[in-house]
Amino acid sequence: MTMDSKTPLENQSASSAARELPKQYDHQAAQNRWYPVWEERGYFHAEPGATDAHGQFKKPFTIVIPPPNVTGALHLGHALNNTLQDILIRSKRMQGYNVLYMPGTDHAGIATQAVVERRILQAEKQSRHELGREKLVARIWQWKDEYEARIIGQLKQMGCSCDWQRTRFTLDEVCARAVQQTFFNMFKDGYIYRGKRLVNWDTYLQTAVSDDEVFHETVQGHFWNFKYPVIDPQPGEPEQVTIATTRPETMLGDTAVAVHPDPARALAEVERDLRDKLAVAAAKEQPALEKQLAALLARRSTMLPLLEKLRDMALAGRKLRLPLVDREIPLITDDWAKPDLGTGCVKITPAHDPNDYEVGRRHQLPSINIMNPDGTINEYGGAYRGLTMAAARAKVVEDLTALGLINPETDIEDREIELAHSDRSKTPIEPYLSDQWFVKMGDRDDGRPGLAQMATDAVSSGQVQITPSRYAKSYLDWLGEKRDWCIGRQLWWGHRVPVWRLADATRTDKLKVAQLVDSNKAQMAYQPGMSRQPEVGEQSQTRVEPLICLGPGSDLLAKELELQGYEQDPDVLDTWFSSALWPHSTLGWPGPRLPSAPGEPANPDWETLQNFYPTSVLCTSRDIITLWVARMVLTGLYNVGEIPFRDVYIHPKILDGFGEGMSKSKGNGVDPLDVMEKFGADAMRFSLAHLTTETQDVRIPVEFECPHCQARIEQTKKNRVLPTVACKSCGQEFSTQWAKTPAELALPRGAVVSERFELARSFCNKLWNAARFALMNLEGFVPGPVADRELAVEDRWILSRLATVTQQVTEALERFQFSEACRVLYEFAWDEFCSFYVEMVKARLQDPQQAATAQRVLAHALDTLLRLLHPITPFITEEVWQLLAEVAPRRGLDYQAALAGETGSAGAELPPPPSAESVMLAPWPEAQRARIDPEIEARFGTFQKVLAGLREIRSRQNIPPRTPISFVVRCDDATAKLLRPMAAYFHSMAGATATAWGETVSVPAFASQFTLPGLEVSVDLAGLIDVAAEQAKQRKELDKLTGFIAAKEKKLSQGTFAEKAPPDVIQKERDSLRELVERLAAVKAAIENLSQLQK
RNA sequence: GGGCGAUUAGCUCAGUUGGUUAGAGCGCCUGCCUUACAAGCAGGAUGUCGGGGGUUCGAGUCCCUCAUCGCCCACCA
Repeated sequence: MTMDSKTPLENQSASSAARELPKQYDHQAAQNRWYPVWEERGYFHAEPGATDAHGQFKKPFTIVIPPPNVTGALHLGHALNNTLQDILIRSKRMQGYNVLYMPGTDHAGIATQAVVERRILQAEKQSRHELGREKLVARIWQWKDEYEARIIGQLKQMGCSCDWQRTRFTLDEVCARAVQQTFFNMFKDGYIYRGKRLVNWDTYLQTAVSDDEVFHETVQGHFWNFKYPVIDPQPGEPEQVTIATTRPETMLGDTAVAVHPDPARALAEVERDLRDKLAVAAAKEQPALEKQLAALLARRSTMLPLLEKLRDMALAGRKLRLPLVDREIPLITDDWAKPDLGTGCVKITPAHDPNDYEVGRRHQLPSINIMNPDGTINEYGGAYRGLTMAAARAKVVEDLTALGLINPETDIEDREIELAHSDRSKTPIEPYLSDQWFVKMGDRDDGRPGLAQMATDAVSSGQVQITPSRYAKSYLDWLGEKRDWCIGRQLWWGHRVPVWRLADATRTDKLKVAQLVDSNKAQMAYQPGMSRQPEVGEQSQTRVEPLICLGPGSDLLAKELELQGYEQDPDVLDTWFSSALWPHSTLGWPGPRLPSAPGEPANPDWETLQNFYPTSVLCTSRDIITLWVARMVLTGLYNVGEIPFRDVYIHPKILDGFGEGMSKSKGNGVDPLDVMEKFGADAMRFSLAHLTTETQDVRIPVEFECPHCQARIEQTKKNRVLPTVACKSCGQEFSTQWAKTPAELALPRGAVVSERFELARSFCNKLWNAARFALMNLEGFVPGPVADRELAVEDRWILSRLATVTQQVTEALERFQFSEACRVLYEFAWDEFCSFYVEMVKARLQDPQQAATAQRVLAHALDTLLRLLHPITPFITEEVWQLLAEVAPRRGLDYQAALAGETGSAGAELPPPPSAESVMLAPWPEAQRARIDPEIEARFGTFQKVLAGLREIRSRQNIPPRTPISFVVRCDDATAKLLRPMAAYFHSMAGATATAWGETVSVPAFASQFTLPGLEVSVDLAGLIDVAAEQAKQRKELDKLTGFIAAKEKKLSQGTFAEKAPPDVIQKERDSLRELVERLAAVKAAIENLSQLQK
């Protein structure tokens, strides 16, 4: 059982392995070495129905990746997202679950199409219309292939243990099948309908964009007041009505002017609100409110009679003449017209304003769409046809001026306007009425639950648990509105709407098609189409478009329809429609297996879905709770009949030093590859997890790193958007992501980095060196049981701590407390394992009598630590695990055999026996609660405090590290008995020798002292003492103690503390007061002693 | 306008159910290349816990209020 029992050859290989290890952890080498091994050995792959070594069915644990957009490469936000997922995945894999981490990417319809279109336009001066649908889509597929490869490469660098064989893409054939099936089912069930909707029209991309893809920008605009003539005004009635608008050109589409039905009441309400506010307003807000109130009252006196008159005219059915297009439009009453705003009268343009659209519906007004998809005025704009909206605006104002209906001097006010812009093209949005596809979210007429309700119930019943719980509110609030989901997009990149209709709407040969549908019910569904209000230029009778929806695998039917004059709807689906299916579409819903072409990825089947669905945890960022999470719940329930995941974990967002979210367009984005190259994947993962707390977003101040001299240049809002930056330190220039010109591009690129990752890099290095120490000292390791009586104090202590730490880390991960898990591991590894255990075990490792036990405990502790850390830092733990396996391949294995026949504490329980071929597959440590020993931990705590006191004296007294010192400890016999065995450690760790222990020790004449509860330590400093330094320290101690005692005495004697506080708290205070008083006495004695010395 | 969150050391952040004298890393100061580790070791300095009220024997922690910052949702003829 000594080193000698090993063969010389084994000894040599082990020692040389350890000796070759560099002093610094080489993250690049470890990453390159282990990821391919893991992947080749199939560790990432999951099969349904897998069993463990005992033939037991392994419980599934599934996470689907939130598919990153193929728009671009991953940034640090993704890195955080995927790191947390991989931590959960790896820990569950070690816990014996059948783990599936499902990877893939999202086609991100509009975002990707916009990027590629812009590229092509810039590089080749070709628009999408010149290129054509097929060619553009082919180009986007190329782009997708390129970026998908980049993204997957990044995920692999990060160490994500995804099942790459199952990689999906939201637009691939498996997902397409799920999309088409879902659409078909919803269509058949009446959830999908076609309707009119006012959309945010991007005239540049010529598509509707969702509200989320719109941003508002304040621009300098105007407020135009102009007049519409009244037709046949009665005596006493005004001849003109003045309306106000910020968008004059839309008047071409006006179909009414509205006035409030009861302006007096409306004004009174506004007044009341204002007065209520005034009553509770802070002093400094009062003047502004009073001014508002005065304006309101003034307004009432001048305008109320007019508004009431107009209201009466509206009720009498008076009409107005819309200038320029010469159309009669009604004057109506509607709440929407606020008497306190503008002129109190509002023009109604249902086709170009969301609120007006609602007014139009209430009053059955026609909607006149005056715009072409490209943003020019259409045929309903009369003489303005062909002009852009902007040009039309100028012309309309000019013409109205000519007619005397607007006075440019007095009727135009400057005004700041929040103008909606498309996030994709950066051009202004035009509200635009168009035909769109919708999913009905609300309750159904037939009594079946609505989709929104199903998703609401899943969360409010607790079936789906959202962490942190506060985010359940935004989920429920949003679903509570039950707003129908507009799923159509006028794009080319995406899943095409599987609906066909007659190219010639006047044909009425639906009978024949009805027969076709009838005989193919499984794959065809028919809707007579929506009846709707006629548009201007249409006959007034309801127009009906028959709509035929085809399910998956119905190519022949599609051909048949096309032969009969039907054509497929040109729209594609909102990208979220396919993302919404992600948890079940990727697992093979709807099944069964499709015949796939050779070389195609195999299509998963029912078994996969049944085994891995519902998934376990959905881990994502808060901004897509509604867009994505809610919709996954909804489609999961609708399609599969089961929730898609049990837990939703919402993680923080990554911000830069200014508290702004990171993005490419701001220039503050950090590429995970840069971070990993510099700090390593493990350090990045540990850092991100360490920063992941429950309430706080992750702020990462960003710096450039000069490629010439490695200096860090702080990133400012200014320099982060420059193509080149000059280094402050060496003066040389480097390029950034904005570099465009050849000259700029020729400069070396400055990486964007952050010092935030240094903590974790140091940690990895520390761990690495602790491992080096262990490997060097495990030569001759012989596996075997350890007897309790052979365990040294530090062994018992580290085993006790290890049990607690194991428990804490396991629980923290269970509760998604990533920061807590990291903190516990960091402190344990560094402050306990390295700083104390390793230091203390050194001597025993050199002693042939004690080495075997010391080695076994050391190997066990390191082994357990590696397994606990593996989910967070997979590479370094694998690297060390493998090296450890060379030196101690069977560490722990024999313990089980030893344990089997033992009871009680005769043999130490050093579990478990993880001689797995990879730490990835090693079992997760189980907390050995029986090892938790409060007595040994308390004793150790005292030891640590005495040691710290000795070290402090050495430092304060400027005693060189090599100069030995000696000390005496005054304490009771029990304490002496506990501390005396630690004597050797005071010697090795502080260079201090204890000469006496007990109640009656005599204090050396020249002594530096410190006290602890129940302890007084005196260091003999004969010939060394710096009395002044010592006095200063003791006085400081005196002050501290005096103040503290005074506070405690006050607390105990004054007030009602002694009456009302619980007895145990009072007792604790009394005890601590007594100790403090004792210590104060000792400090006073020490000061007295010192002043004697000075004389 | 509605909702959510934050404000703790120079910087970035911890601080479980209220209970001694509020912590970490970085940075700073002092001394060390001590045979695992200078990406290290030993020691040190640094706080009116955003302001103001309240509840309580006791508040960084609970309540109210104000201020500042950030995010989400809605709206702005």
